[in-house]
Amino acid sequence: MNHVKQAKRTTIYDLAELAGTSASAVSAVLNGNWKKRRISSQLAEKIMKIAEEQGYALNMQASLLRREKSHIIGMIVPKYDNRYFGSIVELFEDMARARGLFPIITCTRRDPELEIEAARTMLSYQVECLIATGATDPDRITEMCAAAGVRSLNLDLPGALAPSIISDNFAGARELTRRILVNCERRLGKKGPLLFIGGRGSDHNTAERIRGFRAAHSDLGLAVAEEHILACGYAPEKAEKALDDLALKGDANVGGMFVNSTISLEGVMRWVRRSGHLNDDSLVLGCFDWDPFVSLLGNEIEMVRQDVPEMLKKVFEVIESGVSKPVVIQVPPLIPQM
Amino acid sequence: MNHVKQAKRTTIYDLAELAGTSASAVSAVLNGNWKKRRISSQLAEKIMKIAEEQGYALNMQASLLRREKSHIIGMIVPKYDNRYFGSIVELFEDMARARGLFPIITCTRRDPELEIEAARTMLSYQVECLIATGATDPDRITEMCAAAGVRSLNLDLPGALAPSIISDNFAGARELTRRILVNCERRLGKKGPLLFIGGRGSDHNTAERIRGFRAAHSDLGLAVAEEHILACGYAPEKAEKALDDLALKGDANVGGMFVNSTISLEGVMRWVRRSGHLNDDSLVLGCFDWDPFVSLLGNEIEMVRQDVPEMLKKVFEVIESGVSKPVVIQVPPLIPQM
DNA sequence: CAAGCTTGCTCAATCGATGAAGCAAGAATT
DNA sequence: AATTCTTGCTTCATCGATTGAGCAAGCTTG
Repeated sequence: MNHVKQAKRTTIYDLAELAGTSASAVSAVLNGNWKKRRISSQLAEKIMKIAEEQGYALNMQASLLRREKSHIIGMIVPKYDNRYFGSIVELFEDMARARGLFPIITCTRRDPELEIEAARTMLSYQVECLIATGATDPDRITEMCAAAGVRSLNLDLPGALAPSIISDNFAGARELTRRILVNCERRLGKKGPLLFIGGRGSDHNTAERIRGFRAAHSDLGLAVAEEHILACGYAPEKAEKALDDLALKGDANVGGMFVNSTISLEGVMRWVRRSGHLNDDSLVLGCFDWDPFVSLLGNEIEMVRQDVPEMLKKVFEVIESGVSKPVVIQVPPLIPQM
Repeated sequence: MNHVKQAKRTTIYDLAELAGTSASAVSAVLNGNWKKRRISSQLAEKIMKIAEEQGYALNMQASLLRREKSHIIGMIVPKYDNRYFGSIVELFEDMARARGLFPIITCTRRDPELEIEAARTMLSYQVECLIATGATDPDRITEMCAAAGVRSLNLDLPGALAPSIISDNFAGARELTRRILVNCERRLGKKGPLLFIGGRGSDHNTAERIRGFRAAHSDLGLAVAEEHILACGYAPEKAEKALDDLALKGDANVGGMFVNSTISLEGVMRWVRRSGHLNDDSLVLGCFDWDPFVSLLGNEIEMVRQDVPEMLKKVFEVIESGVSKPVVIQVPPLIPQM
């Protein structure tokens, strides 16, 4: 490798000069189709050796400008602060690379403005496909992509204009609620009442989970009080405050809680600690999402773990099949044996 | 926005034709320096209107090919499975964007091969600067970057060839160890013995933390048994197995543990549960790294939280100052009041 | 030995955006 | 009226890699 400080980066023209050949021969050798272009293996080896020596790195911008396909696949993701999105990103990168694609990922912090901005930037980078994960306004992104002739896909939260791969939130929430109720019965001798806490009432997943929460109640002939549905947002502080407010109203007669994300669970646990519920098992918890430490918290918190590998498998299946109709594919979440 | 399915994406030439002007006028208007190029505001407005209507998105590859600077900043990161790296990535993206840079991040799963591969790809994308976070072989990456005339920087783990921003692992570990020993005294009536578990003996951070661990012991006139230093790797299973092996050797007389990451703590906690140490407070724990749920675990686990905002602030200071000498900047971690 | 084929290359146009240089028309100055 | 200045554009080369077309030299074949 050449350790001389160089102002300009090495190009195929530099290599061509060094090898006493043409840039097109160098290009053919370095991008691998030199056999097709009938370059002798002697010249090929010579060029590859020189490229190695010079520490040559392809100028992707020039290459992509000329080529028809970019092989770039984009993903926008709301946050990196939980295992769910963390594993989505990690596995997505892996699967993309395994398919010869270059993944670019950007985090939009649940900010609709930033989502649009990020999508536009991804389009500028000529992504072949954009996956909008947990987007607040997925259809807007789909429209932007469609205008640029780029396919898009929704993950985690569905949209009306592009294929969506989401968890089966209804079934997952119904089963989780059933388990919380069973645990209530077992540990407290009564079925609830339960609180639903966390998430945005306006997002599809939260709405479906609330529907599952209600269905599990009605399966057992139980009623759900409206004031026990607290779609207060995802942030820990919001969950904590919602519980404080509820306690102020004197409505502290709660047997268990359905917590709608690990992030909200942080706030719930903080509130639980403050209000002294710690180890007395007087509060039965369930969480829609998984975190390794939560299972160690000691309150026997039930968790529903979204099936990220399966979801991403579907994502790539949809991409590879070329489907762009707005179907919704629901993936059953993983629920551990009771 | 134009919703007609288009085979080709709109270019400045298309816009120029529609506006009855030249491509360079369109370019000047859209990249904002039309005043400098003396384009009339009438034409500018007309062009911007048409661009909007057509849903035009810049071809970044073409733009970058022509421009001298890419404004792309790259980061490689080992994992997304913990809060430390998650917050690094999230904040890095934010700070990069605030500086008009486009961040591209890729996860290399602590795989040295993948690190090199990722670095090469980033160079192909013409990054102006590459930040190697927690890299197993940072110097190799620095060499590659230097050969391409690209600056690089190490974060979390130091290298010998580029500026490094890392936590003050020695001081953090010394204080954490001191606290674990104090808690041992208070809760068990004896100072240890402590176990050090997790991390790689070969990495700088682990070595420094072991040094801090030893220093805190010697501060109190205590000895550390060699067999109580278990740098068994980061994965939870490895920590779990290391503890099993130790127990098999009959060496279960341990008062507390210094756990060298939240990831290792997962394994430790699993082992603790299995071996029945759960709520009896007979094991005093401390963890070098922070996780919100760990503070809720109930075993009064001490944590050292690395100061990510300060570290990234230093990262950008170094970048902006143009320093490329291999200095090591140590950032004190945050340790909550006792 | 002429005509055709194969091998191993080179030439030159191209991708889309950029910006230095240039040019025409009108305004201002002498 | 002649000259210079200003305004508001356009033209064209360029960035580096790619690829269809082309070409020369050697090899076959009838």
